[in-house]
Amino acid sequence: MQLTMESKAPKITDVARLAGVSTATVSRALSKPETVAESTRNTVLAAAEKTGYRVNLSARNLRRQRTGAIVVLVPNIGNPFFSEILAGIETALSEADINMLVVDTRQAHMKPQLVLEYLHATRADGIIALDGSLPDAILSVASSGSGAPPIIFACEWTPKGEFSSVRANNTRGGALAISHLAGLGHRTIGMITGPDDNVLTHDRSRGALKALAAESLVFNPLHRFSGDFSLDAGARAAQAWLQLDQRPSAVFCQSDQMAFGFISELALNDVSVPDDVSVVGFDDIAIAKRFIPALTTLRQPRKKIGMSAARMLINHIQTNTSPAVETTILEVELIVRGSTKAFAG
Amino acid sequence: MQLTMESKAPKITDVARLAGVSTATVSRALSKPETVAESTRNTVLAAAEKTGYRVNLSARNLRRQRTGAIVVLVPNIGNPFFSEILAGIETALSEADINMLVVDTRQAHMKPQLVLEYLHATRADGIIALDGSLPDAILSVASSGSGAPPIIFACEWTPKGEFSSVRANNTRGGALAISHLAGLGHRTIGMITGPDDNVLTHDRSRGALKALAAESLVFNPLHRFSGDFSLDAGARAAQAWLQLDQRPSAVFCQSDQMAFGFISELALNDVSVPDDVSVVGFDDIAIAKRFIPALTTLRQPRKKIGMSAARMLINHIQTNTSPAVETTILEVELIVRGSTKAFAG
DNA sequence: TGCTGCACTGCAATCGATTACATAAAGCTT
DNA sequence: AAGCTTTATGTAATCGATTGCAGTGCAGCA
Repeated sequence: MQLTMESKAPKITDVARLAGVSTATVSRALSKPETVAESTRNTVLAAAEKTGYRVNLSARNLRRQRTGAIVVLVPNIGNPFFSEILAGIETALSEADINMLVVDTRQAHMKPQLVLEYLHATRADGIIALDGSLPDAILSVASSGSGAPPIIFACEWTPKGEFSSVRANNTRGGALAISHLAGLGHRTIGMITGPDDNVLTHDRSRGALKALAAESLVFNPLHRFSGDFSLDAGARAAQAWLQLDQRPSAVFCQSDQMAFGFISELALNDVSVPDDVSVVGFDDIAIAKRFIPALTTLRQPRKKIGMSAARMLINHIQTNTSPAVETTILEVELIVRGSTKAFAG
Repeated sequence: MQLTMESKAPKITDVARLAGVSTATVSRALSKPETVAESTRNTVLAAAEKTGYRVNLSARNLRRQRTGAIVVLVPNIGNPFFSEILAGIETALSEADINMLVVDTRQAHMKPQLVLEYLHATRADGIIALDGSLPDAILSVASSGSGAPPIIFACEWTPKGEFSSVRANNTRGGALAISHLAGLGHRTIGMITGPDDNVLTHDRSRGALKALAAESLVFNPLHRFSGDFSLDAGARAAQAWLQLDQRPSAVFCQSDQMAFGFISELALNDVSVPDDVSVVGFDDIAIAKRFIPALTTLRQPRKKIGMSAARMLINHIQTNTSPAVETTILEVELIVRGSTKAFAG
């Protein structure tokens, strides 16, 4: 005569009892169905259904020595640029029944300790880093191999140490931006870059400079504005641009956000894009096609980058292969919109 | 004479052996330091340090009957609107040493099964839902109380069932938008809403209508465009607006994204904001102040919403209180920028 | 001195599922 | 029909940390 007020979550023994088999059989029926006779399997499945059984993940993970989760290190969750990459990662992970832990590394540079926690295998089965500038302390642990889970870089990467990565063809993107502008007749082209020590900055700039050379154009160092991919950086660059005696007739912004900041600040000073200056962005975030003017930019396959990185990681985890370093480079696409037009000088 | 190629991760017994104490003491020294004599504690800490010990979370969670993680149900991770809320949640969680699992509920409406998985206590210690329109199947499980972890709604909420929530004062926001426009002399004000069955739509509209009444203005149902908070919905509303014989001189868009879509589509048709029509948004996402024109909008304290929801949930979890329903409403702020100006009719 | 209480530590059960190994039954081979 | 596989299931050890309970030793007190 027992009132079951708060019936506890059913466990495997409950299912086993109801089905009249051992817990081993239940476990097998659920995770390796083909190893169990069909009739038994059906009995077990029915019992599991009836009790509402759900496997206890802590127990499973403890036994299997896995965590069932990977962590994604994001430089700044608040930045919409990353959200679609996260979406891609999540898509791939959910297929493999792996959870995604999201960690913001912004303060990580203050206290690497905090992030180091995640590098231990007890926290996560693997790591996807969207932040190429992790503290050295972290990288050295990650590459030491002793018990640290596999790590894969997406979008950004790090030149220090050998890690797998998935990224866009940034160099080609830089080149495409420049040849588009040059093709429109622009001879004086400026550039707003990311942080000077950033790998994306480096590759995009390299591609841009190569394309300038190919067009026999010279790049004036005064026309290089160094930013940090943010809206405000673009606005600051606009201020600098306004001060110039000789203004470039076109500017390649290494992120859409900087392009928006740039265009917006120019607009406040009655300089019009594209009439007075043409602007190319990079990323093709959602708002780009609705900005005024709509932004010519380089589309990065962000969702695909996320998915590829996740699949690569899942593969590492499941096969438990030693992390053979592989680099996947996905193509970018030039999207021409209203922010660029032929030079009318 | 053993070569330790791949020394396994140290466990509590290793620390105990090195420190010359029992595992119980190690455990206590690490998690309840005050219950252990100082000298012992130092020995243990030194041993832990030396071995590089990290607690195995699966084991701890199994024993403690917790998961150490909460899940956040996001309608669409790809939507930048949510990223700052996530950032707020993450901030609060990391203080409490709890992990954040992010799950996209987009397909959830197709297969509620998938999300139901997360409602079992073995997956997460609690849930924050940013999606007010979860399938009924999910809600009923959540409110059943039997073993389901506590759930808290943030931003959105659901009228079905009693759940705690943290949200902005949407009604007041709607009212502020209208009185701002009315104060500028606009007498014919249109509105682009979210989905018809959405709670945000409902509250913002209610506030707006109340304010219209207070200003003795009548609302023409033809001036109501129903959208879904997206850029494209705004653009579609613009098309509809263009078809009108009697165009409102001002439009209240219930999200910034829709405002951008609206303004952008109007611009393509040579209608200028704010010269031809004033526009107010809602949310104040980052790009709002850099749009052209800069957008007048209602700022939601997104980060604060995230933090509050997380703290509320942490409190539920740690005190293990029965989920007493509490609703926190945070104030919105009208940010006046360039997209609205006095009616010059 | 003998007793009580307190501070500290250890023993061992426990959380729930997985899986190596053992066993049993059935099928196959010659 | 004996022996050998193959298939299906059960037994029990195991993953690593936590914690209720019990024990030890020492201080305080009458």
